[in-house]
Amino acid sequence: MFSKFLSLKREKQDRILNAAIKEFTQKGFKNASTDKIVKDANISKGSLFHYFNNKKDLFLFLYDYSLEILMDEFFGEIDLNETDLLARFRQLVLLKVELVKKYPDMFDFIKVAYFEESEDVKRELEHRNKEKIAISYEKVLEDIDVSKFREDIDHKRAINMVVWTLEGFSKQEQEKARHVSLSELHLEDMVAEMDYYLELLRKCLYKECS
Amino acid sequence: MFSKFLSLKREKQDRILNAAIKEFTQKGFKNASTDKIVKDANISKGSLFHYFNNKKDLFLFLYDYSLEILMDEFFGEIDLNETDLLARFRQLVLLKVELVKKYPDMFDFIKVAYFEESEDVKRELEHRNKEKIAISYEKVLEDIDVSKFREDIDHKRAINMVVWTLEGFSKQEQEKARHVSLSELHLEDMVAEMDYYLELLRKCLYKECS
Amino acid sequence: MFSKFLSLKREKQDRILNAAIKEFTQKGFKNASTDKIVKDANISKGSLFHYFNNKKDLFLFLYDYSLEILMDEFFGEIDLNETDLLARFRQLVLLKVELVKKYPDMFDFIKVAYFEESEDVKRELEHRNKEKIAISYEKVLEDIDVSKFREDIDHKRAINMVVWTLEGFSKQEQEKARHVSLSELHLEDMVAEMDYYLELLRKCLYKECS
Amino acid sequence: MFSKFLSLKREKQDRILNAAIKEFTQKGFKNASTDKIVKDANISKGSLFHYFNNKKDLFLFLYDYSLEILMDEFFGEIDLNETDLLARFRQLVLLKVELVKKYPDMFDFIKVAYFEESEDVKRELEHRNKEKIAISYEKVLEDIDVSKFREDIDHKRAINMVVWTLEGFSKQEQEKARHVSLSELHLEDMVAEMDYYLELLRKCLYKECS
DNA sequence: TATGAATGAGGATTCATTCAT
DNA sequence: TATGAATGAATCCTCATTCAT
Repeated sequence: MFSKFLSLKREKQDRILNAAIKEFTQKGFKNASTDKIVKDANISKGSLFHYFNNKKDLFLFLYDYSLEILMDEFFGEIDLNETDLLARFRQLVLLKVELVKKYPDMFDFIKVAYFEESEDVKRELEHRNKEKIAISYEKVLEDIDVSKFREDIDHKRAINMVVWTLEGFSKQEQEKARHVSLSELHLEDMVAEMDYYLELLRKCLYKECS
Repeated sequence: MFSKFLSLKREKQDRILNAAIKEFTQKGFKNASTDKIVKDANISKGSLFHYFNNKKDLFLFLYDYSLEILMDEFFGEIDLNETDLLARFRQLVLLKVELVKKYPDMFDFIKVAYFEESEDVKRELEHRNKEKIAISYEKVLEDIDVSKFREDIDHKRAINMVVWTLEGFSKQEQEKARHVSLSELHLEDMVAEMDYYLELLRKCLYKECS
Repeated sequence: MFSKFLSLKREKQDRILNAAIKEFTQKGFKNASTDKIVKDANISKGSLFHYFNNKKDLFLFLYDYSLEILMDEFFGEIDLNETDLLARFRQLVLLKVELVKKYPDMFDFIKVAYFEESEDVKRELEHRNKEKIAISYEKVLEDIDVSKFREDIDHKRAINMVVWTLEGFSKQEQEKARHVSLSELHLEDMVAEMDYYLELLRKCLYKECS
Repeated sequence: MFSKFLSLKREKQDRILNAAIKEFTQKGFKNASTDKIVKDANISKGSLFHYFNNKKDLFLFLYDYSLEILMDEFFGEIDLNETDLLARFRQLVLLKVELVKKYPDMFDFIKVAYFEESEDVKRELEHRNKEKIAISYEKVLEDIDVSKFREDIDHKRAINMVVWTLEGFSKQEQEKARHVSLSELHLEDMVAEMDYYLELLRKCLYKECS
């Protein structure tokens, strides 16, 4: 499966991946044109189908491929020795920022794929998502030191509040960054702002010892 | 613009709206079939294009129309006399639940439309969203009594935390409700759970007077 | 089903039928080009698929349509009052000659369709064939006066011999006629030759009363 | 011509022949996949075209090759010392049964090829058929003792009647055998039935001396 | 105004054949 | 001589849009 594609020269693989990811991201599954992809990748129509059988398989390959890269680089880098919830989440957000900078197209593609409505791919994606996401969430919350939380609140719900707050914050920052080139981005400001929220959460949810 | 459609009998208008919203929601913009719409609405192909010029205009009309209804019923019902942030947000969530029950298709449609990736429609939607959302947010936060917040935290960010927490909670509940029929839904449980989060937020963000 | 096609003007229907039958007969199912058909019929690509959904349905429609016409004109004309086997078969052969002259393309098409090897259509055709042929064979042999046969031979096998002899004769004549225009055909000669075979069969299989 | 193929090791030749005959028989000329053939034969795509130039030439080579083998084994085995027409035809039918058992694929292939409608191949096949068949028919009827026939009937036509009856009988038996494995076949029954027809023909066409 | 048949550019996919290695 | 990746013309089919009635 896909061995034909994987045995191509790296440079050609990249040309194809980039062209396909770009097209799918811009147009969605159904709307994306294989004609456009082969033209951009500078390969023949036949080759694309030689490598990937059909449009759907190409799409799903890109999804798996992207998710694997992103997850490897994400979860591979988590420092599990850090048992403080907020400190670990700080890590995660910074890690994510790095990844967005490194693979901007892939991130967009995964997002678009996630909301894909084409019946052809929808079902298959759901399967894949569930598995991957379940595994990853477990790891993120592994070995957290819950003794730091205030005793009058439920740990699970407190963690949810942290997750949702940081998700909201991330989305807000992404929205801000949307039409700004990478070079113009003031990361320090973003980090400072995030730290404010983390401090706020600490004040709210942790014992007042410190 | 659309005057031809608007001068139809109400019953016919509804038939068309329902058919189109259903189809777009199920299949997305590109994938939706105008054939299916006219068949469901029991009108001729020619009529659809007579009323709306083309598929894109139909889609955008539906978007504006749905958003207007939902917003009217949403923002029209907010009790601005309630100045307690958390109490007001409790209202809003319950209001939203009512709306989802009343217009399930419209809600889904707006959600799907929001993530629509077809280039034809994408750009236009972004414009509309910005405007509408900006207006609405202002109103939701109008006349909030910020004196209730702890003095050592920033109001704006505290409000964000409330918003994001409730958003996260809503999404979680929607996901749970996804494959459950309305009749099987245990609303009381959901409200009780929400109240737990509201209480948690109160503990965290409000002065400890009470 | 096919109502769209059947409500076209007769002249247009014929243009399409002729073009399609010609193409399928010359090239077989898989090899036949819908492009060629629409060009010959002078209609648009879309129309063909509007009328018939897809190539396979078009093919099967043509098959059913042709078989129905041919069978109607064939079995509708059989004189069941003629109870002499050989006399009735004489009728049938002459009837078939008339039909071949009247609908040369249809006859060829049915023959080609019968030997079609494309998996897509093969199965469906077998079904249809079995039914139609079973019904027709019964009718051809209805009310035959078997008392005319010699008493020392089995009726069923005698009838088979008649059928096979006339089939062989027909094929031989068709082969002869293959590259000859209709106008050059000497039908009288053919009929005379057939009568020789019928006389031969009479001598062989009937009681020698006469 | 084809010298490249013929100079391969026998085992490889057979692998290719079997794979190609199987594929053409199952799918017909146009439908057959050269990919399937090379995979089954375990050779490379390039080799196939190196040996046979193109698909058409491969098909025609297979046709000539198969016909030659079948004819050799068929006409080589005829006992020309048997001058009784019916006895000789009895031989032929039994010979054919043996051949069908020995080369089932080849027989099917020749039959399918005979009804091939692909224009590419049709014309060429017709040429070949005419020649081969003409030669063979002459040999089958060589040195037949026509003095055994009744004097009031024409020999040629009588012979035709025999040929057509046995052809019809063969087809009937083949149809019966279609979905039955060779091991389940009751050859004795078939031979007994054939003998009935031969006896019938003898009664009809021979002088009544015996 | 309403109809729905007709259009044809555009889409995914196939596959015999070529050619650099 | 042998390989199998690469090609691209050709194929079937879709569907928003038009237009004669």
